Amino acid sequence: MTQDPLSLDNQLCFAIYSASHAFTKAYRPLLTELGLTYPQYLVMLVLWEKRAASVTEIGAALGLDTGTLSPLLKRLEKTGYIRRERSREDERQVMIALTTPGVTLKSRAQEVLKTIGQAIGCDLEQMRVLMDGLRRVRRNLEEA
Amino acid sequence: MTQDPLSLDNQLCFAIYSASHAFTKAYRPLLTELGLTYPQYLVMLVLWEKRAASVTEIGAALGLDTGTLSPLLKRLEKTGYIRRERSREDERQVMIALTTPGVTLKSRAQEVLKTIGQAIGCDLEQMRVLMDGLRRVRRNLEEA
DNA sequence: CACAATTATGTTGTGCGCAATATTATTTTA
DNA sequence: TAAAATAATATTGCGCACAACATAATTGTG
Repeated sequence: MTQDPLSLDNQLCFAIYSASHAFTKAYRPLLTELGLTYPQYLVMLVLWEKRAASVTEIGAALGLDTGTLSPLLKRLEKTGYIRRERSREDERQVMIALTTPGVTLKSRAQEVLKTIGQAIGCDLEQMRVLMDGLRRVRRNLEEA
Repeated sequence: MTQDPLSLDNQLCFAIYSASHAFTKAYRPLLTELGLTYPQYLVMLVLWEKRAASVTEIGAALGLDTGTLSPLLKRLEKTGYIRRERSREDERQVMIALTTPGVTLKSRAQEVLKTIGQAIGCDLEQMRVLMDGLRRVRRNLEEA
């Protein structure tokens, strides 16, 4: 490759940046079918695990703030997959819960995942190595 | 971990998505110092290698389309790091060239890279494995 | 050479993503 | 308990990111 440390080819950040874009592009047509964008799909992943969560909990799980989540959740509500209602115990919190269509959607998402899994074309061991490395990089960057 | 294949923890896409965000967050304060955003920094990386390039060439290098680049390049021009001028030979093309401040900026970017390199905290072999894996995933997703 | 196809860039509209700020509810503390 | 501090969510503004469409220049073809 190139010897210049600033060369695009030598940047881990760009390898990650472009792989991330490649993922959202691969997901887009499949998720459009379900009426979801990629970040909305991530929110649904959280809710399929937890069934219900506050805005802050979703934000903590995904690393997103309210400036991103607040309008996104309103769009998800309009689509009909979630309900937003203020908690009775703590009126500051807005609890996000799946609707019946939101719960039902999970099985179709499993099909999407299967399609993407084939497209990635990695064996499980390679994926494990990749994910471990990415998590370490992320943790180090967040601590620094 | 969890057994559910749809669990957030099991998603390679999310590991990449969140690592990508971690990178831009780590870069942000350093790049703000230089008057750049992270995508603008990527454009500068291309130009520091090529000295000058058409909008299409930059887009091909970074995987970005004109809807993203056109306004971004105008902002970079306003900052003073690049010049935009229509090519004489082919009036359709807009050639992007570094200004003197744009060229000079490279040495400060090398300092930023050094800081980030320390924050990542990976040895060269780990980085190589990661980048190879990411490029393979990207290529497979783009081909599918 | 005329005219259709292609190429390069720009514009518009929608949806993130985040900093900064605002608002309201709860908790702490004087 | 009143006031200060904190916590949860919302809003605004700016900058990507991309699909869809528009415009102008060049190339290819009859």
